[in-house]
Amino acid sequence: MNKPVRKSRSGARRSVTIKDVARYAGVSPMTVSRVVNGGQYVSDATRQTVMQAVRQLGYSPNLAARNLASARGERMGLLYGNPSASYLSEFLVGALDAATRHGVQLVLEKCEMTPAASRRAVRRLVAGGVVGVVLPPPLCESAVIRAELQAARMRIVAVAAGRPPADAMCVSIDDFAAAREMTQYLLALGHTRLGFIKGHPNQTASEERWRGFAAAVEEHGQLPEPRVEQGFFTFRSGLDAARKLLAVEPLPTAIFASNDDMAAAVMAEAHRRGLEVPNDLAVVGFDDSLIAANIWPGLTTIHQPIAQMAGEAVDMLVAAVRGGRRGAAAEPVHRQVAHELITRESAARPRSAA
Amino acid sequence: MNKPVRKSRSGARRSVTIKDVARYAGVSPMTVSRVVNGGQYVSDATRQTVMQAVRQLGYSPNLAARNLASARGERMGLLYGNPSASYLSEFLVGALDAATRHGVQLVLEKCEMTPAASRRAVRRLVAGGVVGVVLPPPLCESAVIRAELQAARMRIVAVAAGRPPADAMCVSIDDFAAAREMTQYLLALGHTRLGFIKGHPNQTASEERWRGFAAAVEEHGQLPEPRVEQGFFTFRSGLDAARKLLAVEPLPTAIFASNDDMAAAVMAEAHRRGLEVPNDLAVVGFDDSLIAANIWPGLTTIHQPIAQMAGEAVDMLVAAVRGGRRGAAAEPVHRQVAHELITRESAARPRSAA
DNA sequence: TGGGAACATGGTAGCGATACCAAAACGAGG
DNA sequence: CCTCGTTTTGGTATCGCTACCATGTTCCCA
Repeated sequence: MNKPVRKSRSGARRSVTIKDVARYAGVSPMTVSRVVNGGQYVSDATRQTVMQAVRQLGYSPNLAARNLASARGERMGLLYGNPSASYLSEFLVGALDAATRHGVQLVLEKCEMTPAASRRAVRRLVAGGVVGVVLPPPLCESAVIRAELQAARMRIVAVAAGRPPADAMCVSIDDFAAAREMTQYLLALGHTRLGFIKGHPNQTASEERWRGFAAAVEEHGQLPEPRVEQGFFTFRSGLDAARKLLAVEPLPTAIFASNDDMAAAVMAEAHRRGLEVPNDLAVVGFDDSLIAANIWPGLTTIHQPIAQMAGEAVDMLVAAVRGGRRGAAAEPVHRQVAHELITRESAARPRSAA
Repeated sequence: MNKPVRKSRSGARRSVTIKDVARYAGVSPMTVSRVVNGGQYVSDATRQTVMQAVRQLGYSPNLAARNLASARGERMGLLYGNPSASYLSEFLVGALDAATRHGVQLVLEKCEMTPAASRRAVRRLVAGGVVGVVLPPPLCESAVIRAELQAARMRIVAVAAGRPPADAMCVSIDDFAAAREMTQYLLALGHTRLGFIKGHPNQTASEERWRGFAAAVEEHGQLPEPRVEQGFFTFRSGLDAARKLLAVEPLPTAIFASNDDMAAAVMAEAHRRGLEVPNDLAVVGFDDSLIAANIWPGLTTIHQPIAQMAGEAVDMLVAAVRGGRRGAAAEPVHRQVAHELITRESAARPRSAA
């Protein structure tokens, strides 16, 4: 009367389970579980042993089983409107990567910025069992959406909001410092007649960038008043702003647009008027979006580590959700990551200084 | 000695399970499972009853439990190189959406096109428990990668390969027909001196597009020989090709670039030479990538429903994996989706015809 | 030094679904 | 009428993991 041979249900090679790790490490599955989930009440020695075993065996927990057992619907939402567009790609890569790392599912939801649409989107998210949401720009600026999500008791991480909202976690770059740095770069090149195109007034990042620009100008002193136009982060609005900036003599020798799309528009308009970039006009942008490297001349701009930011946002969400279940709160509410000034060909010394 | 009250593990409201449905319909859970999964061997009467119960109770199967029980390690991989870049964004959205719909996890993996890199990427995928892979361009063209994946017994869906590879499933548009249509559009506008910029010679889509162009020219007849330059799908290569095309009189009145990035380069070069688009030179592209709408004038191009294609790819993968387990094969190996010609401002009647 | 807290670990019982097998119901052919 | 094959249904054993509780340990303080 022998027990039937353990028949693995599918012919496939079974993957390594928590039991394998436990056996290998000489502890119980429970202990392994605790180590893997960062639980407390595990001695350092045991933790080391188990982690070693995990690495040795290449163990990765089975998501399905984990979700089933813990009944945590650990799904994270990503609510996107239409961010600067090329943004989304990198953002998704970063977010998905982090999600995979943590073994949580990422649920995408598109959402217009009207109250009705956001209500609907949030409802869909809730129905999908989502417990936390990443909010890329420009959605992260909408107090309505944040309130809606809060009402559904979701954790929220806003990404790249210029100023961190009080009611959500946030990961961003220092827009102020970055814009200041870029402006200083232009000034160092010898430009004096500057033009600036503001971003969408609804987004706090716009204001931060503007403040950064103004601060640099102020610090430098002895400059003619810069000329400023309002933009809305779209190519079209950049074109309009550029037309105004380039309609009045004396022309600026450098224009700082609050994002790359608008900067590209400035370049297009400059070309149309027979101005040569960068010699007749320096143009710089912000974001280092795809378009920046794909136009000629390449756009000098500020690089945001978008994928990294998205990843960190998911990290924060997971930490908050998991931490929140057990007592361990202590979540950092706001994380700032480093930006980088990318110099390409669109900015050079002004002719007058050459 | 009463049994302790059934304590639902989390305070959350439990959702309706297969048991609830079974009880409600007066059958066993097994039967419900069979009905829900479209199994055979269920009488019509029972099926009706169960479906009614399902609808009545608003039952939706728990994905985690299902995955666990059926031991389908249902993770799908998405192996990406650097596709035309803005491609990725939409692609990811479509793929993720489908993945969520099917309750499978999507694992991203980046991969250069060298044999060593692809080997490493495939190994990581296998380690991650991936059983099927979506291959967006340009990776889908690499026989090396496909072989590597095949060796790991993965299901593969190539997306947007010009010609479907024999060794993988495939979803794409009809590049030939699309290019032909675009060319016919230019001819109908009255253009006669045409220029064409080929795509990367490694990609079968390039050849299909070229063939479509040539076919339309041939069909029209009575045209001066079109001028053709080799490109590589990059902005830079487009710039080089444009320079050559615009260096020799008589200039073409219309240039068809095999993708948008190259078309954008043509426009940049045209502007540099003081040619006005579209009046002096019509420019059209292919892909409808983000750049197409974000340059001025907007680019007339061929729209590919990228998100849809990515979604269908995941659908096919899931079907193949699930179908493969039970006997039901009958997988369609190649699916073709509709493209669309998007007219913007970059193409108009030639001056000579005005 | 005993009692109680905090720490460390293991055992057991499911989570909700499906795979697999057994059993019942049914019809057809000998 | 009985046997055999097919259709229809139900029972049982997991799937891999974690919640919950029980059992030790350790160590601090009254």
